[in-house]
Amino acid sequence: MKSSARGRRSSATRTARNPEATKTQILDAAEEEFARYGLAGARTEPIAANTGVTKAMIHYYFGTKEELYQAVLKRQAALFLSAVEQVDVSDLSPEAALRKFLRLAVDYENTQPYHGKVLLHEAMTNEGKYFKLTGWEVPIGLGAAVLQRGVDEGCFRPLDPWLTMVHIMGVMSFYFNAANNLKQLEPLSDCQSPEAIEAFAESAIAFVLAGVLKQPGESAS
Amino acid sequence: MKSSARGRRSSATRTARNPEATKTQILDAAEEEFARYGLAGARTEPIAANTGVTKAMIHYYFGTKEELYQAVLKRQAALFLSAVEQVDVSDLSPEAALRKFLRLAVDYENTQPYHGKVLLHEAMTNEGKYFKLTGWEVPIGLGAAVLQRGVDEGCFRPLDPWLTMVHIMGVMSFYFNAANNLKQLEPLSDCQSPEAIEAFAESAIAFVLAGVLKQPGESAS
DNA sequence: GTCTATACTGCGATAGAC
DNA sequence: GTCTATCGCAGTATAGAC
Repeated sequence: MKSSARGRRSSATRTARNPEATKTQILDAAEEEFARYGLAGARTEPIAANTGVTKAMIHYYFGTKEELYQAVLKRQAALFLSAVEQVDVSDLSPEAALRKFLRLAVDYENTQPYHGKVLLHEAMTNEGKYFKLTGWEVPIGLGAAVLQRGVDEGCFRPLDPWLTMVHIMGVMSFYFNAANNLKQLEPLSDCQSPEAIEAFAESAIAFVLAGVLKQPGESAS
Repeated sequence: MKSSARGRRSSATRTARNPEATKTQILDAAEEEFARYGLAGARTEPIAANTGVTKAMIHYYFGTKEELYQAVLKRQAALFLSAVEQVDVSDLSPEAALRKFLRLAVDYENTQPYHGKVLLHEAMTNEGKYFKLTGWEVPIGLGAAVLQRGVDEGCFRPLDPWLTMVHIMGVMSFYFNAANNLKQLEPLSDCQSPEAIEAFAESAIAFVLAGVLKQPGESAS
């Protein structure tokens, strides 16, 4: 049952006695392991093996497995929030702002494929115990504010901004989280290629925009 | 870390020497455990404890943990396909047919809360190895056919029916799968109450319909 | 059919050498 | 800072009594 994910050596060659590099490599391997198995299901052994160090090093740098998990969540939060902060949306139309956020969502799933999976495992296997560490209140709040602004300005149909944010997160994340199932359906067997992901991005963005934009003849709320 | 989910006795009182009842109870407890932890993370101990039997009984009836997992997937598939088969959509308009499917999706997540979570874990922790056992090609294919029919008849905008089915599955499942995270956001703290779920259902159905329906002035494909 | 007891391996964590 | 060795418990699975 253990697949290629376990026991494989990390691509980055280890440099002996380089604390910062070692910590980073442990966090990289841990993030991958937690993304697949969640806190409870993750094993420290493959994390150590993929890093190229022994299990003892993990405990030396991070303490218990649970503390390592929290460290992964915190590093993800810092990286993600810095990406979100770089997006200034204040002088864009609600539609343009939403487009920008949706693009960021797809790009982030692509460049940080473990981020969303760790978050989902946090909800499913860990009951959201450490959700606060992920910093996700910020982007969700920003997104909801954009939606509310669109409703107020009359370019979006009347909608609940928080629930709609949840719908949008569902659209943007499910394709990636369920990819291993989807690829076994004939028309989606190629779903992990760059071309397929770009096709998904365009389809998803069009779907979400159609879902929130007010139709021409529709009356104001 | 082990929360209330583990070690709790099943609500159904056990009846000694009733093979079918025992098998059913083991499958019930196993489904809950696999829904939370996936195949790799699930433990047979809490399954036995929640059933009220010993671990030995699990192996007596189902063999290995992995075979038990397959049995859970197969039972879910049979139940789900019988529910899907009871929906006849052939003489409904595409919009009415889609509405009917979306309602079924919400109701099914409600009455079978572990179904979708097991399926998602199958993708995330098990690489979709046993996805074929779930029978999901059928409902996804039916849904895609309805979407295609809507495009052909001109009531839905031009869209990729398979990708759009994926978007829809994302909308309908994410709320439930991420509930433990979402409930920690102030406006969604109540997200698991029946009233909140009904509000989600209406919002999600409106969102999806808006996402696929052709706008009045829009030209045909 | 169900239980107790146990074999055996996996795993988290620590001690102590280098 | 990193490794080897090991402790002790948790976990899957089986043997055998009832």
